[in-house]
Amino acid sequence: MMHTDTRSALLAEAEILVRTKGYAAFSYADLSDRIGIRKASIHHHFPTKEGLGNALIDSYLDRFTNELDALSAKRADTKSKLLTYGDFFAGSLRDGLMPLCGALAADVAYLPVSMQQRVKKFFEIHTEWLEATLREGVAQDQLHLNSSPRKSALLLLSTLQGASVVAWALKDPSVIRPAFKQSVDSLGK
Amino acid sequence: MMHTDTRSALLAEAEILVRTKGYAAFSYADLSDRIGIRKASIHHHFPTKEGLGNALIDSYLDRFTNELDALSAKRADTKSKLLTYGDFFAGSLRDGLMPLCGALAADVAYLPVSMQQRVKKFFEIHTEWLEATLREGVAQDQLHLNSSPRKSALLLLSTLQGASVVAWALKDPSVIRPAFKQSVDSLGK
DNA sequence: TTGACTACCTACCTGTTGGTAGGTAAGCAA
DNA sequence: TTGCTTACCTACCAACAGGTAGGTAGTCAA
Repeated sequence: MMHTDTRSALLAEAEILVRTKGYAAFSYADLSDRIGIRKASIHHHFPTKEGLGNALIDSYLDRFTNELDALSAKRADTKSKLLTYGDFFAGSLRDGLMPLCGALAADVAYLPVSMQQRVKKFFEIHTEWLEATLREGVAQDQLHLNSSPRKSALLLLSTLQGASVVAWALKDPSVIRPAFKQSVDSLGK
Repeated sequence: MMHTDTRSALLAEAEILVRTKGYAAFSYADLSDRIGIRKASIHHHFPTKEGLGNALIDSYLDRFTNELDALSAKRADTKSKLLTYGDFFAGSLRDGLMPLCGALAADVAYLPVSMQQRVKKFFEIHTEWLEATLREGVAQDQLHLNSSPRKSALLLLSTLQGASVVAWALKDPSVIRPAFKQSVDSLGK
């Protein structure tokens, strides 16, 4: 049953392509080259590009939420949880990859609606995790916020997303960590 | 001499397309539809798409640096200068437009090298303006920084760029202002 | 042993891409 | 009047996009 193997290889490779070249700029032909399977055979696994795109986001979302859950479960103080969260971004950028939904967000007007919704959901999940983590930190008196947890969460997400874009354009991943650290430190207390 | 008219109409329309759909996802055919000129005639003004893309960035950069210069010249305190700077982004997003180089940065791996260099330069110009403005604020004792001017500048740019991406994906431009304000307030003092 | 199913293939389709060849009509300078 | 330039046009082109039709070889359950 090679099904799963090939399918996940396609997903993995497509993810890399989207995260480096963008969704609009990657094609079934690119995938075909890299996986060593004919273009038409890709349609056997993913009948449409939209379907592939959605499967891509779903799998990414799945992995990411798992990591977030694991991180939440850890017994660590809030700030170090946040910094670990930030390292997800810094790390992938150091590997030469944009965060998936950052890469997609730029082309969002070009994306099919089903994909737009997933991108939106992605950002909502992140905001909610950050907000919950911040609330917890406040409740445990590890943190004092200058602003609402919601606004602070959006600030952190924005900084991280933006630092990724800037780092990407400057081809200098080292931008991310200090920017995010400063942002975390600035939340209050 | 209609030359200038059509040419700048093309530039303006192309800019809108790039800032909404992305560089990879817009075509000469799109432009042809919107300007009411045949596809081939666009090649008369801009022989290649790369040339058009570069002219686009150059004109945007030109306008932006003019606005930055004007803003620098104003007699206003540093923080309000920074907030005005932030409103450039918030404003264009409210008009339904991504910041140009944010839109381009995502597809940067797909862009021709000449365009990549311009995107990079764009970010450098912004960082330099922010850094200079921050230094001035410190020198005039209007501001006290927790971090180096350079790092603080990168933080501000990142926040703004990222807030634009998040706002774009969530289709909610109101994200930007509070995030940036909080970021400015957090710089120190 | 048959028949359904999976994973791939070759061959092909239509629409679109950026780009070219070559022509036309108008303006303008000598 | 001639000749050059500008701004557009029609009519193409090859390459590539996503997608389809139909076939083959292997696996597996009844």
